Amino acid sequence: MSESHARSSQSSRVRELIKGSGLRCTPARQAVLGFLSRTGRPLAHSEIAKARGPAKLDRVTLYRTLAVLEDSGLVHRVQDSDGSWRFCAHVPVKKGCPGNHAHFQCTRCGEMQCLASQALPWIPVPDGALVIGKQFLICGLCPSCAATRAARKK
Amino acid sequence: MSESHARSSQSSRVRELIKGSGLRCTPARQAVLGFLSRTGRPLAHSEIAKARGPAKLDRVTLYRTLAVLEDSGLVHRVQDSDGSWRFCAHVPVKKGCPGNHAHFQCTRCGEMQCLASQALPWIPVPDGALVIGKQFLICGLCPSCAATRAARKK
DNA sequence: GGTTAGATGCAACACAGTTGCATCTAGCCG
DNA sequence: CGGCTAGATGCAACTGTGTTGCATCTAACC
Repeated sequence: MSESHARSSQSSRVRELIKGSGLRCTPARQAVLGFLSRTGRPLAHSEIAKARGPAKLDRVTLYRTLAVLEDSGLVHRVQDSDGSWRFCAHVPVKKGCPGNHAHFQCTRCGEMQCLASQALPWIPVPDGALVIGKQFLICGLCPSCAATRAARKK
Repeated sequence: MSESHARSSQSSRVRELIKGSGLRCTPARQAVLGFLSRTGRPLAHSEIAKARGPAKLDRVTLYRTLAVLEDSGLVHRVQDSDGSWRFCAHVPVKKGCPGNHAHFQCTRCGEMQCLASQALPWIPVPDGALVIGKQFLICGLCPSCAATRAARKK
């Protein structure tokens, strides 16, 4: 199976997902969902915008596209350690990021990944309170940045 | 013991804490640390600014004051559900917020509180990664907002 | 092809947070 | 007590994220 075939069959899957959610299948949505599912880790708005390269999407359109994909459950949103949002293609598109696990972000290179091996723990909340969502973010140095730092120290 | 006596003894404690951390004891620092420790829950920059009322502090000064207090360990910083920061007076000043517990934020009234009854769990990170910090935020309706909503539904 | 609800692009805005620089002052020393 | 100075404050201007309003375009339907 050639690369291009793999890519094109994936594109058609992306198209189906979008249509299956009752959304109009526009180039912007295909490109964004396709890119997110190919990458498989939570990406910042700016990373997605940059990655699009020459075929630029309007800033606002990208925000709105991500919001629509999130509303339809095709993508979910996690918080960055600096307060901005990152987006990750949801289960149907790509394994990982089922939405109930912690995320790890490297404070040096800024890259983020899912820690999907363990579900979020249960934490007692005040009596009468109603839990809607949880975010667990772990910050630190990723293996490659930690290795670089250790090597520099020697 | 009168209110004013309690308040003034607390002020002197705040002064001691600031000086004890090797910081210059300025009106801005006393006011901010005093307010945070009196309130006892994580407050947003805007809430602190608003609360200062007529004796306004410059926006930038408040940011810098909070940064200095955080550097000295007198205050710690937690993330809001909308991505902005909240600040909470640290252990020496007030019980609560020792910094290794989850926080609960009401999506309706925006108020945030510490869930100090349980420490943050251990989550496995990738081999070679180095953990520096963790944030666990639970969003939902606080007891009073949940009660209001339930009453409205009836 | 023609129609139209919904998607896109553009301009302008709101807000959090930061930086540079001029001015002021807490804490020290004489 | 009064003067000195590193460090604190205030102001202006800026960056980046995210939002809103409106005019234009187009995917999906007939």
